[in-house]
Amino acid sequence: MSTDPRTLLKEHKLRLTDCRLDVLNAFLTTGHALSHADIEHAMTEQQYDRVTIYRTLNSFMDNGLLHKVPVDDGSMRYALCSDDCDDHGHDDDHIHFKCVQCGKTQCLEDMPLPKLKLPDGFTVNDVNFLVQGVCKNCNAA
Amino acid sequence: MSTDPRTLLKEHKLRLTDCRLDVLNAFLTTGHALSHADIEHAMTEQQYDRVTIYRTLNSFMDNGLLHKVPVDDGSMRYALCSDDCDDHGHDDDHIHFKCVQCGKTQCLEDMPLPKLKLPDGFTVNDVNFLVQGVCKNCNAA
DNA sequence: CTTTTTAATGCAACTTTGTTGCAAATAATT
DNA sequence: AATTATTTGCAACAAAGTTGCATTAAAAAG
Repeated sequence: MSTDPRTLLKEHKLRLTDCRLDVLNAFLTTGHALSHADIEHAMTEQQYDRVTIYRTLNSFMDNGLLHKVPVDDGSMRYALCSDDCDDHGHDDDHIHFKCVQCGKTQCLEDMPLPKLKLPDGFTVNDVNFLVQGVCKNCNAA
Repeated sequence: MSTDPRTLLKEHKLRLTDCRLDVLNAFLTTGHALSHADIEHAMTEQQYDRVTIYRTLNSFMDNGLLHKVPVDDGSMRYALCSDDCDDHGHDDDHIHFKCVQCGKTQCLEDMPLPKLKLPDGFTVNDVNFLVQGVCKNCNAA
């Protein structure tokens, strides 16, 4: 996967706009998942309307650039997808870890989800494994 | 675990009030996890203030009767705890399944979470495994 | 490189979800 | 029956997210 925002946007059939480039850069530079508020605060180059940022996030999710991470404070985090995601669906089968100390949510990409067997009659579209605790950084401090 | 609301409330050191009894009954009679809005609509006996219901839910969570289930529409579901929960902490290590068709969220109590190994340096407080798809009922229909 | 088309932005307004402070009402205790 | 400790309802607020519409900007076409 490219790490150049312009290329990424083109690959996902999105128009190149200032807002999209800045938001995408925010995700590429910070390693962890971001909330809408995080993104607003990260916009140092230029300020954008709240609504524009929401719409940017939605367009990124529709086109396989981001996925949603529900956390238990009632708000959403958004995280960069890996290669496997496209506009047809997400394949983000990894663990999300939210640190209760620093509040940051990260994707543990290298920890594949354990295989999962549901009762008969259930079909799976999407899985979301959220673990809360203390992250490496905060444990070290 | 008792299934009598009065006993349950007493066991969890909560005062017996109309609202608490009605809310608890709603959980005991419907099998699945409820949102705040679900509960408001389920109050046929008597109406209660939005705030009162929120406070009821919070007191139930503080005292080990309910646990929160974050789902990806940005709102919370609440589900009855099993025996293992008390006012000192929750032990809801089971899968939550949200049906994309009927919208209902249920606890799959009999499906224990797969054992989970995190990278070094991470400590776990709480896990939450949300699976989305189509439930048995909807698949049968 | 200018025009046309198509999509994105900003603004205002609104909805839903959830919280806080305080006075009045109710449950448990004495 | 009176006292004490909690709960409730109300009003107000805050945060998260959506919708409609006019304006602006990006891509496509000429």
